[in-house]
Amino acid sequence: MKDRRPGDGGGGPGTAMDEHQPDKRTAILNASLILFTERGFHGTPTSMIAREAGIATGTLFHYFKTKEELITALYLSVKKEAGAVLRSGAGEGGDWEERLDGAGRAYIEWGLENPEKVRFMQQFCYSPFVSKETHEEGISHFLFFYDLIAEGIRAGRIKDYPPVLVLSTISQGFVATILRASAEPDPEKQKEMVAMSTDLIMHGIFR
Amino acid sequence: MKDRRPGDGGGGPGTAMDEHQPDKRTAILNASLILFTERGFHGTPTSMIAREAGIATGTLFHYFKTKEELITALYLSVKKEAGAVLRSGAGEGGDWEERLDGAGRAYIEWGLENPEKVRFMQQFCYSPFVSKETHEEGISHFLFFYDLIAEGIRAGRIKDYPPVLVLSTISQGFVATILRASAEPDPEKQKEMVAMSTDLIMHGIFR
Amino acid sequence: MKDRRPGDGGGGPGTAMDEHQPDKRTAILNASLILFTERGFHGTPTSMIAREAGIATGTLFHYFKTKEELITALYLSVKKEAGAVLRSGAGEGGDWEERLDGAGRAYIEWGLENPEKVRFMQQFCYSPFVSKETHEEGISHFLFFYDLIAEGIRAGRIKDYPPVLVLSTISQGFVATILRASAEPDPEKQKEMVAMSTDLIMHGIFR
Amino acid sequence: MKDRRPGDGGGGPGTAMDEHQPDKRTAILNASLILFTERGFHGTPTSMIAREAGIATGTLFHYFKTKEELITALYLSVKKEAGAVLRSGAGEGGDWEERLDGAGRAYIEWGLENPEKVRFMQQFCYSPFVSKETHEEGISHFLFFYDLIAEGIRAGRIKDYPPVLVLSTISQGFVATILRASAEPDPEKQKEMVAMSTDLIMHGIFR
DNA sequence: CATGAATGAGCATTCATTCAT
DNA sequence: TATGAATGAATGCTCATTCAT
Repeated sequence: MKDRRPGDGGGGPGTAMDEHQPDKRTAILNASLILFTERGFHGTPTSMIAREAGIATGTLFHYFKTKEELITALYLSVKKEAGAVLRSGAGEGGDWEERLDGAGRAYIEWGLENPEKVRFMQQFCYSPFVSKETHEEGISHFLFFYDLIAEGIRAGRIKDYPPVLVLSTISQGFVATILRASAEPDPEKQKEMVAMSTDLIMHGIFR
Repeated sequence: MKDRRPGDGGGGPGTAMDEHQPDKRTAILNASLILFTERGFHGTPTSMIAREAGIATGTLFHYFKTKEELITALYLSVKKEAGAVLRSGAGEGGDWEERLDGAGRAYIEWGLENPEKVRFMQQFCYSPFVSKETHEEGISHFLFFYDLIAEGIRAGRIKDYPPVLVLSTISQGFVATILRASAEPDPEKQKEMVAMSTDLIMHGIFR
Repeated sequence: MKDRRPGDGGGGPGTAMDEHQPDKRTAILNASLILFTERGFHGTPTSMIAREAGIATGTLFHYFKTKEELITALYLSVKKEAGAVLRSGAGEGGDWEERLDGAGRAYIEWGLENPEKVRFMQQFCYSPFVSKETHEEGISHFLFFYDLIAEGIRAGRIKDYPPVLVLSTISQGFVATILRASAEPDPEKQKEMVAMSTDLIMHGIFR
Repeated sequence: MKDRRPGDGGGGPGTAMDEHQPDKRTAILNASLILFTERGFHGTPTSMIAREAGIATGTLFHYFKTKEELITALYLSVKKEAGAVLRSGAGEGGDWEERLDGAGRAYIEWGLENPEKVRFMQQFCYSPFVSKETHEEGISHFLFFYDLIAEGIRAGRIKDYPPVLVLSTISQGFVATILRASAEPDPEKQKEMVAMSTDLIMHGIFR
């Protein structure tokens, strides 16, 4: 990936310049994320993305050669972030059960803070605007979670079904949970909803 | 609703040819269903829908005043069909557990035969191309299933969580199952996948 | 002229049937008159004319082979009517001055009762939708008035300018008068306006 | 920039001809003026305007958001120009009679040089494609002439009729004169026609 | 790098006209 | 005759993309 970040001249992520528009590339991705989920890919003109990102129409094409390239980059960046959240939530040590739990919690927490990202993944994971290869590259960030489940199966705690199946069941459940819960304004009720949903999902996979 | 069905004169010119395209309205809906899921709403020109449906561009607009009206009608028709499947699968008599099971089986069976319809619902249930009111009208066809779950909860067999939550968890699970399984060509393996997934989903909701 | 009048079976203009829709041909012409002046020729769909005339879309084309033929027929019918009014207003005998005066009065009276017709002539007399030949045929109904003016010139009462010029000046003036006066709701004031305008036109603005 | 100037079949690329199309906005207005009068508003495709103006279809919509906005702008620009001609023809000093005369002459001269503009005003002054507010804004450029007439009335030289009425009679007469005279190829005869018509209008047809 | 005017293919929708009933 | 569904060319307008500045 061409990670050109103009104006990010080595001053670390805390430079003063960053406040309003860390850099244009990110501004474009942020604007796209929201607009694509709200209006669909074809429903969002590049000119609208540019306006929202605070740049000129032509500038967008300095960062992404085509609109398709933009969605690909966006998809990968979101998937990568989601994978990173999962991994960091799992932590380093500990047994698989703790790590699975940590990963799940971290994922949901992140999802509640970034519902647009979850919705984006959900909306575009079956979409034709994202190529097969991009999908696969996106999934690669989740392989680690796959291994965790396999370990649970080996340990005899998770049902002995194909790990992909288990993983996709969990993941779909989490996504649904996040989307439902993020619509709930009351934080208390939200917590409750998450707890109940998690129970419904996870209880299913354990023997 | 004005159920104008031109050329469907009640067995008059009932050639064999007629079977495939009972009337143009249906042909348009069928073509749209596939094209919308494959290419998105804005990604599908009305001209393409018309061509696929075997009619002239202008004709489409005799049946649906706008493209938006078309997607609304399509959404409702699919949701209605899905609801009807669920209800007929549940049957008339029997206890709630049998009915729940019947409904679930029927739904999955229908879904495997009509994966485009399931994918369509999945893709457009959060989409902005379908208005709030349309969503609600669509959901109305599923209220019956909601009642079944409530009964299970009262009977003490299903966890005492808000029925909406349980319902949406099950439904999301079913959708995921259908989409995954319909990609499996071997019917034996497909059956197996469905059985396993159903277990993962349903085991979660029972105490 | 093809004066086909279906349903006008010789009962004269007073048949009971006539009340609502004397005959379809007339209904079409009436509807067109208003719609064309209100929305222009290209701005008025034939379907709209048909609806307004209370007939089916296809029916219109039984009476007028094309939309162009319709406007031609309409133009001629209005011009003919206007010419007839002028002629009958002039009466049979009397000197040219009385006849000129009578014609003018009749014309304005008719114009105030049928402002759409006047506006229609005004709007389409320079328009490309009406062919040269049609224009000329339309003008032919006014030749009589032309002769009246020539007589006045010969009599030494009207300035010795080319009669066409005099005629067109008067006629433009009348049209403007009618259009302005027909916007005046108060009949008294309307009469006054007409009197003043007529004076300005016929006599000149200087004392 | 691709300086394509179709129809620039004169000298090389650096000729004095360039002056004719200072900018695209003006080119669009010029093309519209002619096409609208020749073919009507709805009868003129935007694509045709663009072609005639030597620009791409899309470009037109950079300058005028919609076709309606284009006609509004055109109407106002023509009315403004006509008003300016009148005012400059009246000059600064002199009595009202001289000024009235000067204005009339200037107006007719301008009209004979720009008959399309006169025809355009004539054609669209009653048209529904120009909104009420636009009409009023257009008229505002003529208020000055209104005052001149009022002065003439006060001076006891012009008949004591409502100035609006007098103004509209004169103005309609001038328009008719211009349109008739501009069809006359022989400049001598043209002058004569104008003189005669002006006399008819300003003084009246009776001796 | 950044800009935004210019481009022209593409799209939703309209509408004159036809024709089977 | 009368009907109105069907047709498909035409139209207003959009939008991804380019490029001179």
